[in-house]
Amino acid sequence: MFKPYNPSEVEARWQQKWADAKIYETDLQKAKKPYYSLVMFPYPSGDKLHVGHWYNYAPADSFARFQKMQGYDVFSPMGFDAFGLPAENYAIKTGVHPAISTAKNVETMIAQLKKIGCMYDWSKTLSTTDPEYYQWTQWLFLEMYKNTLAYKKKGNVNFCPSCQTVLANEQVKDGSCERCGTDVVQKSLEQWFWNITKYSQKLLDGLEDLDWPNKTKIMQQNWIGRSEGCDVSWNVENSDIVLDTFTTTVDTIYGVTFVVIAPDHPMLSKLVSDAERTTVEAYIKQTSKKSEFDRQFGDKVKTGVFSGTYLLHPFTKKKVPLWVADYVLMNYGTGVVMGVPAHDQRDMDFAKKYTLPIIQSIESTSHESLVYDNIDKYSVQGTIIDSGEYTGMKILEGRKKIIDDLQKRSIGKRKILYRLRDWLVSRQRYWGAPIPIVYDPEGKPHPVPEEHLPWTLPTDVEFKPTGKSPLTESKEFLARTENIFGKGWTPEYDTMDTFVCSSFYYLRYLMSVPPLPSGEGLGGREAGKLVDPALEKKWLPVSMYIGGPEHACMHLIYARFVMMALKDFGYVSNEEPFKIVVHQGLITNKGAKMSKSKGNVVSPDSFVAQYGSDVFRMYLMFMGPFEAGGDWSDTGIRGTVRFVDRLWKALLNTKVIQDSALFQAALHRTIKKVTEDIAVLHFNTAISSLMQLLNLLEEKGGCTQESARIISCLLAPIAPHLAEELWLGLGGTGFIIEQKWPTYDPALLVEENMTIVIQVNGKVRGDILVSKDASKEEILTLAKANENVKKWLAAGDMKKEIYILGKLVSLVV
RNA sequence: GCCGAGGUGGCGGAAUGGUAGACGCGAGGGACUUAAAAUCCCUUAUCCUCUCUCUGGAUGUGUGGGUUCAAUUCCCACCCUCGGCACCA
Repeated sequence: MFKPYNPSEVEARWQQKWADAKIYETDLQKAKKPYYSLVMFPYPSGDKLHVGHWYNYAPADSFARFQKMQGYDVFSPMGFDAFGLPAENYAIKTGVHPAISTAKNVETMIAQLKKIGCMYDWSKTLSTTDPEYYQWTQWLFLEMYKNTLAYKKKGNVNFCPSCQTVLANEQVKDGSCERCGTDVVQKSLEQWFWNITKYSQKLLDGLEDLDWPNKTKIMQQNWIGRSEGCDVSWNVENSDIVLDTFTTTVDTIYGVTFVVIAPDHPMLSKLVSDAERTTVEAYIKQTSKKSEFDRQFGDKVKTGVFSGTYLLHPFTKKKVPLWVADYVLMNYGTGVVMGVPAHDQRDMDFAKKYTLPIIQSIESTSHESLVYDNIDKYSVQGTIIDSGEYTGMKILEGRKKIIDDLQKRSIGKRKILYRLRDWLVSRQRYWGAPIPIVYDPEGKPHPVPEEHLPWTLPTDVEFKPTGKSPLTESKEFLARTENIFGKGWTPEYDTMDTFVCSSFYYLRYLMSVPPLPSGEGLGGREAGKLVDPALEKKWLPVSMYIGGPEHACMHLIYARFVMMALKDFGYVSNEEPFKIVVHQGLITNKGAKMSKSKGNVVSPDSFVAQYGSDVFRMYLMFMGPFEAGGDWSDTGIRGTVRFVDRLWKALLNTKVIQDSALFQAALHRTIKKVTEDIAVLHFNTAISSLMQLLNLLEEKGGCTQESARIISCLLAPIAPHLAEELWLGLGGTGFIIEQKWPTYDPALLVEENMTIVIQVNGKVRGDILVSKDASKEEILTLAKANENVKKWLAAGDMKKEIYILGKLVSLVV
């Protein structure tokens, strides 16, 4: 008797069976062919899992399952990035302590995640808020401190007035806070930094060997922003002050007609002439009021004032005026720039506005352009002109010679500059790992000794953001510090950026961790080290890391830096954490990003309840290419529902018949196609080829049981529950996910007969069916005999006859 | 401004030099049903031709050129959309 497919019953049953048999728990020590499949772990918010989570996790799981069936020992963990603003903001709103709400959210989320039916190893889950975890976050800080990669410095930093905390450079997007969108302001504060810039070159070089999306590598490259150039020293007239300018195009130095200094340059007040002092001071005041946002998006019209001072050109000894202008940034290069209006657009704009001279020093193709509009196209093929002894040299040759001469005279040197800034890791927020530093009564910082880790986050705190770190309110925290270190000692009140927590979690998964509130986890913890070096060596780098592209210049750069630092400290053997990175696309609704404020969030729950996880995840995969994302549609899911119902019926409720040669060929083509497609994450076309096979199977009225089992195996990565149930129904033993992936027989791929298309003068005029062994001559004769083709051939004499093996004949008359 | 990705039916998409539109959604028609849903069958790029049956032809992958027997695919120029960076010297 035929029983229709009942997803909710079937899926719940298999999820239970998998859990009971512990088939997804990986023995990290014993594994022979390790495959580390990782997705970016979520933060546990009070909201339900949304379509975006599913779109990330389900295909990633399908890929992991595919690898498992290929014979790998797949490790696929899941955890929670639970510190941070969402939980803290929720706590502020409701008054519930974040520890309580987070624990609750983690539990809810685990239940939801389990409904997807992913092959997660829940025995090795973790949460970054667990003291057992964050002691390692703190340990990492101490290691950085010990190795002088963590330091405290006062300076201008990004501050979000709404989140009431400082932010790292990477966390400012379009001049506003990455979290809440508020305009970021600059504040002068003393903060903790990690010296990521020390690794600039290494981070750049390492990119080359990574199998990452090209755009992500380019984004990191641009973020690191390497520029090769040199410093040039300028003597100030009637003074012994020397100003350095950085330039990448020193070959244009004879075109310098002015030099510009940033308004916040520390030497500026000493450089301004008395006559210009009032004007300059007014200008400095005016520009300092500009917010970061205005500086970036306000009118790009350049403003500036003359300082009244002149510099002496290092080659011509001519007087060059020093101007003050805010288009020169203090935090890049030397804060002083040589102005070459003829060959730099910004300098050109500035020179035109303040009628400064424009001197050409590189050969131009259209001279007018210099005077009226834009600068001439600067290309390294150009020739240097009007530049003393360098006249006539090609740009690159002249550039080298000029730097050499400057170095000889000790008034310049080669220099490589990076745009990357050190990572600001301290935050004036409550819900984070406390920075393990204490201050002695003189205010000098000392690391908290390791035996006091975890340096626990105090609980006697109101978590309202005031701009002051919430931990300052804790009586317990101060008392604890004085108890351990002595009277007058104070703790560091700032907590760490959550990106610190997520910079090493992929290592920590390898160590089993204590139970989560739900009782998950094995309960044992490898104490004493962040990661077992043998396991690290065996499992890292992560084989496949899937997550959003928004992390290109945040998490993905921090994690690489931390891994490199850990290697240098001697704790790990790998330099790079992630061998392959893939970004899933974005699922939109009616073309717009889903967001609560827009009210267009699609909840997976009702679809999953109605159709089951398999249908839902398969539909997401069928929508389009995984890396492209797509627009949500309610109706399209019907097609996947029909596919599942028809397949169920076709494999279990149709008579067993011998396969025709045609069907065998189709089956083996499908094995080939599905294998190749899943291997490159083209789930949409893998599914479509299974649909095609099903269409043929229905037409034929059945297949052998062996073929039915092969089809179930092909389905196992993408619809895991359904595939298990089919396998069981087809008399398979064991779990289908533990079966070997089907292989195809190349000999069976070719059909007996093939269709050859005939083109006349490039247009299709007919086709013929020939045996696969037909010779070229036979085929050409047959082609020319085709009725419709004859009509077109009559138009003229044959000029060319082309035969493409097994595909087409092209005739030209 | 710079860097990157992309532009194909009513819609999601397939095809990376060889039959454009696989597969699916939607739509139209039919079968089943008292009826509806579900299911099944047929049609479905546009236009002309044929529509009793068989057809045959023109146009068509953002725009304009080019290479080729053959171009969605390769080359040149341009337009548009999306993502990232942005006064970085």
